[in-house]
Amino acid sequence: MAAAERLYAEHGLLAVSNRRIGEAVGQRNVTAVGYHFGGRTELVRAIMARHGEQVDRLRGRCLAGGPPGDDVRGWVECLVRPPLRYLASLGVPSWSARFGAQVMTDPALGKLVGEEACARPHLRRILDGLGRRLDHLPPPVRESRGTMARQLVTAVGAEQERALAENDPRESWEETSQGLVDALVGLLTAEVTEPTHTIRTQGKETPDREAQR
Amino acid sequence: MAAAERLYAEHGLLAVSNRRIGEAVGQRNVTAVGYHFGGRTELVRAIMARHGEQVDRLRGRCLAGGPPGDDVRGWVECLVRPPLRYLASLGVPSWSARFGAQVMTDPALGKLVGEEACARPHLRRILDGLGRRLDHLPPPVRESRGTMARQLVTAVGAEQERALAENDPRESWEETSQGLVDALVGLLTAEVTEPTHTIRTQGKETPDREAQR
DNA sequence: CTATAAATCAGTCGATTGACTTAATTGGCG
DNA sequence: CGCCAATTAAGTCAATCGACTGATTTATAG
Repeated sequence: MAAAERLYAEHGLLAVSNRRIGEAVGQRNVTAVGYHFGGRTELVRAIMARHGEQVDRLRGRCLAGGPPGDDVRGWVECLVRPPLRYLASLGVPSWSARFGAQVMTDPALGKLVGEEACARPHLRRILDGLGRRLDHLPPPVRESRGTMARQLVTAVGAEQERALAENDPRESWEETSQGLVDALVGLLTAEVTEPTHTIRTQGKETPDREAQR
Repeated sequence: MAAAERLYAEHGLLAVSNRRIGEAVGQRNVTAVGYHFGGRTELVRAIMARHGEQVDRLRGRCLAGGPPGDDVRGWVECLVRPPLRYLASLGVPSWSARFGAQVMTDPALGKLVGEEACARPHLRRILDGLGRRLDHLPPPVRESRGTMARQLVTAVGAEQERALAENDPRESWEETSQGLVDALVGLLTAEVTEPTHTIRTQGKETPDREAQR
């Protein structure tokens, strides 16, 4: 699973066959993936399930010391810190985040894995608690911002992982977490513009009536 | 190119071969992709380049009526509305956004396409203008939030496209744009927490010293 | 109408892939 | 020690892949 994850992250899901994974772990035989997992799909699911389990365990610890208070930030921290801390614990280089980002965007794998990931108990508690702090938002806006937050956590994690792997002297994981929490708090608590005002776009000209080449 | 994009979006870059693309457009022969583009990489680049050009044209129109004022929202609208309006103009169903999201996460294609996309002149102007409205932010934070914004635009576009294609009665493109602008304004203008305060995490317990199973 | 270029068709080639079968090896347990 | 199940090795198989070739059709310009 580690070898598969690494190859996937390095060369893309597209370019890695089951055989190369078997060869990468030193087995002359090529049936390894098929034998142990059944196929590519099940392998990907197994990898993601393992990570999901570990991260949810960290979420549990994050909630254990009493749930966050009434403010949004506390809940956002419970949402952001466990996965990023998990990634940090993997050392450098790691490949999980970049692998996960690829899986998310694949139409087949994304649906499969996404549902399992959202079923994690502690994650549900956090999303639930966070949602209650945001019940002043219209439901579609709340839902939309929720998916934005999920996307950002994985995207930022993948980007930071890539930066570290390429020895880019960027931020630390701690700084990344901090920055992401700040950004998500801003995103989630942003004011909602009523959908009727299409005219009030500052000093610009008519905002409509132009598209399709 | 349209057929390739559709197949990629539906089944994933992983599952679509050059042959299937040739067959999908009714050609008995399978050399179409190879003949016209050279290979998969060049095909992807061609598709993305076409979209990038169209979107940048819309950006140009968005900037033509005089650049936005001093506020962040005007610049964010210039960043968000052109790509989403372009997607809206493609009708339902469309596949560009989901295809683009996949390309972005692939290690090889993402680097290739990302650089070309960032080189669009009008996009550079917008990012430049937006950056000037945010010069109170520490450079790493500004840069980080910039990539978050880019990620969100494509992710939200892909999600909306998917919802429409599956006939999910969600929002309209206009509402999506509005919501994304609101969220991005909140994200970009969020307060920055100084990186030293690791203790002040509301009512939670010690925020460190737990990870790695 | 024709010359030229572009595009499509038809078929082949070697390489690769995943699925499969069968034998050898390993390690745990009584 | 010997048995047994799990794993690995070794090799086969049909299917598919991308690249290549050459003939034919189509589009375009003069």
